[in-house]
Amino acid sequence: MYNFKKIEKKWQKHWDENQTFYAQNNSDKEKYYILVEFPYPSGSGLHVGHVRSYTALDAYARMMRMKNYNVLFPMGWDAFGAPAEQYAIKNHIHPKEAVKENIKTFKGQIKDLGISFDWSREFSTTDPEYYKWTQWQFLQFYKHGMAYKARKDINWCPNCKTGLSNEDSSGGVCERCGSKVVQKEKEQWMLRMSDYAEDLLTGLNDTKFADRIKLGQINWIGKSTGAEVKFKVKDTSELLTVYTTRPDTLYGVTFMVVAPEHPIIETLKDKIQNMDEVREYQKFAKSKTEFERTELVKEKTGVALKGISAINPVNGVDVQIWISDYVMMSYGTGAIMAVPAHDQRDYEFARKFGIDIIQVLEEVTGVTNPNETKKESIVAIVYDEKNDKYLTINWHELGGRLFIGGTRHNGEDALTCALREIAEETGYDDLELVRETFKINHHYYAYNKDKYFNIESTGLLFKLKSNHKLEQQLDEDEKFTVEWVGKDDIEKEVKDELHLKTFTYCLEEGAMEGDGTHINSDILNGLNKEEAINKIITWLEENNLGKKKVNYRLQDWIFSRQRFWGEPIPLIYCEDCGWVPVPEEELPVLLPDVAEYEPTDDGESPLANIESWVNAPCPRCGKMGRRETDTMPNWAGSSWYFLRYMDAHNDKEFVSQEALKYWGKVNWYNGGMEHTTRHLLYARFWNQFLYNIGLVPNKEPVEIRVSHGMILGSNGEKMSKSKGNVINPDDIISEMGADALRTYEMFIGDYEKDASWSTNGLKGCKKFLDRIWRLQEKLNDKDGYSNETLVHQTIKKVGNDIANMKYNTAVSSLMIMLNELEKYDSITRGDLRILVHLLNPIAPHITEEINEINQLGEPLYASAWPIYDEAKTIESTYEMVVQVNGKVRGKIEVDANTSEEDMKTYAMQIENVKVFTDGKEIVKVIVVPKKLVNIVVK
RNA sequence: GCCUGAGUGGCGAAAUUGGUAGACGCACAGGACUUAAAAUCCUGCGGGAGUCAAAUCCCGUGCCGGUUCAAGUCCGGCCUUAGGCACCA
Repeated sequence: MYNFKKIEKKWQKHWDENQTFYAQNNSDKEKYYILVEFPYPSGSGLHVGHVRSYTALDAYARMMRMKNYNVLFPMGWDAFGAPAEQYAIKNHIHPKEAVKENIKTFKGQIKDLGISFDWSREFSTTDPEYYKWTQWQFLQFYKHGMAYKARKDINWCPNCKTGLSNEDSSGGVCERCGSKVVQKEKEQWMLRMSDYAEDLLTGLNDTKFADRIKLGQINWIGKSTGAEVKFKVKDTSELLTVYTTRPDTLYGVTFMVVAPEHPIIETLKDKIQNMDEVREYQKFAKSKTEFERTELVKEKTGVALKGISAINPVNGVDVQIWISDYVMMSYGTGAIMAVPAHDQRDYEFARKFGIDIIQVLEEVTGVTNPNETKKESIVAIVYDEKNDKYLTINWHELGGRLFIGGTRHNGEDALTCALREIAEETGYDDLELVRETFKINHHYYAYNKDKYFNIESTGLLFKLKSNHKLEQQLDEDEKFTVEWVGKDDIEKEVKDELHLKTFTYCLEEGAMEGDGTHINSDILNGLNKEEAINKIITWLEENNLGKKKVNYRLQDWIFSRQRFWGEPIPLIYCEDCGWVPVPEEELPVLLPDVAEYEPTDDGESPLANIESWVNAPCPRCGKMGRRETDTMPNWAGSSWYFLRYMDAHNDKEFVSQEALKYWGKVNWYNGGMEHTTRHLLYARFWNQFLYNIGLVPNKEPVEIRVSHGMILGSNGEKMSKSKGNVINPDDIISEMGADALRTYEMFIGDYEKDASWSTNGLKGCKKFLDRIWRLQEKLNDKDGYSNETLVHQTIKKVGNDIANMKYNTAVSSLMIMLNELEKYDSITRGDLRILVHLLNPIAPHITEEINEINQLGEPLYASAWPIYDEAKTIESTYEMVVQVNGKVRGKIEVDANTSEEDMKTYAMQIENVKVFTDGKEIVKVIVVPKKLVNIVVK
């Protein structure tokens, strides 16, 4: 057993005193920037999850340094935010005191882990020296017209008197006090992030993010291509502009819907006859929380605007206008054209309020032929509720199982036709129509008539009311049996495409949202979706009735928080001059040193209560004004911290241009899954803005982004105090040592996946380190390697695995090497040196110690990473596998250089192989060099 | 509902991207050392058939089907599960 406590402390002190991991800002070496998300220093201390990602990147950083890169691997603190503020309110101390304490704890814990951060660059987002520059950058946004004030609804807890984020108000209830959250309109600072939607999308091409991370960004930006279409409001000069991705369905518009807040309601309030009802609905919509709007209320609601209507620009048809909260003011134009036949939401709305549904697109099935006969027809499905069976017709070998089908006679409507056919073919006549499906355009060949048909088929679903039957009226050639069949059998036995589709659509009511051929659409008839979209957009543009339009889900960034503990927004409101920026030389605008942070009743930030702070002279005219009392969101400080690390203590600039040029992009950025979308997007936006105004040299700040899985409790659940499954890294370090904890967390499993804590697994890793320690007893005084192949294989494997985040297999290959060395009576100095060198990035303390006490060479951190020779990783012999028809029938040890011919020969000689090949014809023999022989026999 | 992962022994997991499924570790069982325990070391360890013991054979990577000499890996269709987004027009 070795004294890990003493050893770990010794080396941590050594690294500190020698500034081993200090990164030079200019160096001849190639730079490499490794970044791990800085933590929020919470009161509960470091989590074993932090240990995982810090160790992983530490291993990478240590290896890269040994590969002679100038590595920047910094750490800092993201310390603004609600928990510190809550703590401060309760205990009447300044949050900065609590933050100071927590940082001290965190830093001590990280140092105990032996992570090779360059602590000389440490800062906290709450340091005035740092947030000075956050404020300065906000002013750049402001000065470039990228920041503006707007009225916005926020989640508001009337009890806590504070604005809440969506996360803090999930379920429509305040997370802290349980009160019902309401929507409250507030003036908020906004950043024009939506202007950057396209750049944020295309910029992804300059990154090497994993596809799933790119997809997260792409989905959040939510680009959609469609058209804006102008509808005239009848008998007024007003235009109602809608956004649609399906302008091809314009002929199917039967109503329009505007958001309850839509300005047209105010504009036309004198014309609207039911304003009382409208007002009531507006109130109702507003009272709903985010939660109710999305989770609870699936049933559509709405009110028709009586007295006004719009004119469909393509055909002049009058369409009614409704208001409903399923249309959002924040997306598109806040108004939609509703096409119930081809949009599920519009369909539900139309069904609920009895509005017309016009089909303008037909699904096409079957195979077309130039010589087709056209006709209209039906497919009727009769359901017997009592027995849960459907009425089918079994044509046996003539056509299999089908439903009742038939051709519509002259002028006959679909319903009459269906009832007639059902009666003729089966006799049933006591039926109730449930629904009609949209028409399907079906092409087929009829063998009995030797003709190609193109039919427009309507599906009808009936419920059987009673078993009452008439006499069947069958033609001579109708040789079938009538059978009642269950759903499962139908899905198996009905092969006809038209009948099967009709069945599906009859059971699942809804809009037809797919592609097909246009009908009832004048100039678009006969075209498919894509063709029709192009044609109608051209037509709209020619007639000045609309235009092609791209929309984004991404909205502007709400940049205000009604909180104390954040960066003050450096603006002063003057009655004469309006909003005036605080002069840059007066930054930072400091948070006041008071001890009371009670929020105000009207939703202002706690800062609004501190009169001595709020009142400030206007920088322009000198008249007394008021400071902006909102603070910045937590995301602000973390949107540019990676730049500050390059030049962390610069008091002249946010970062020097030299530092920015030298360090460039973050090469490797690691963080939590939960930050791969929003934080990354904010940081990219911020950086792109700085790039556009010439302050940073790269448009994209990060080259590769990776994210780690969580460490769960041993029960597989998220660690939490209430579940009692929290593992404290301090306890593990004092019981087993930092190296054991580090090794275990690297070995625990796939780095990107969640993993459950296992104390037994940890013990196994401790045992591994103990065995490495004991290996010293076998040391002889020879140099060189006992097993050169193994050494080269291991160097290759460990190096590749660390660079590819496959830490678990890196550890396992070191275990394999150890297992092998333990078999020998004695090992060389070279053996031990390589083993500890390769293990050093993961377990840095024990390996340095072994290296030092046996005088194996320079300290590992100062030694070049071992190099392998590909030729020497190859074994001189290998086990050749012999298969017969793909099954392993024998194995034989052969020389690595065995020719393909010899491989075949050896394969045939194996007794057990002969058993399976003798007396059979050998069809072919497949040889995979250096691997296997597969003999195919018949 | 949509998007993205994941599903392999008792457990955590590997598998050079189509070539011996289960490396490595844990747990467990048997043995050695010990007065004893811990620690340590050795052996075994997917299921079944077979045998004194072997050899050997069959089955096996969520389910069903397909491609291939060969499928955990590729294709089509499902099921389960985790996460993200969600009335986005």
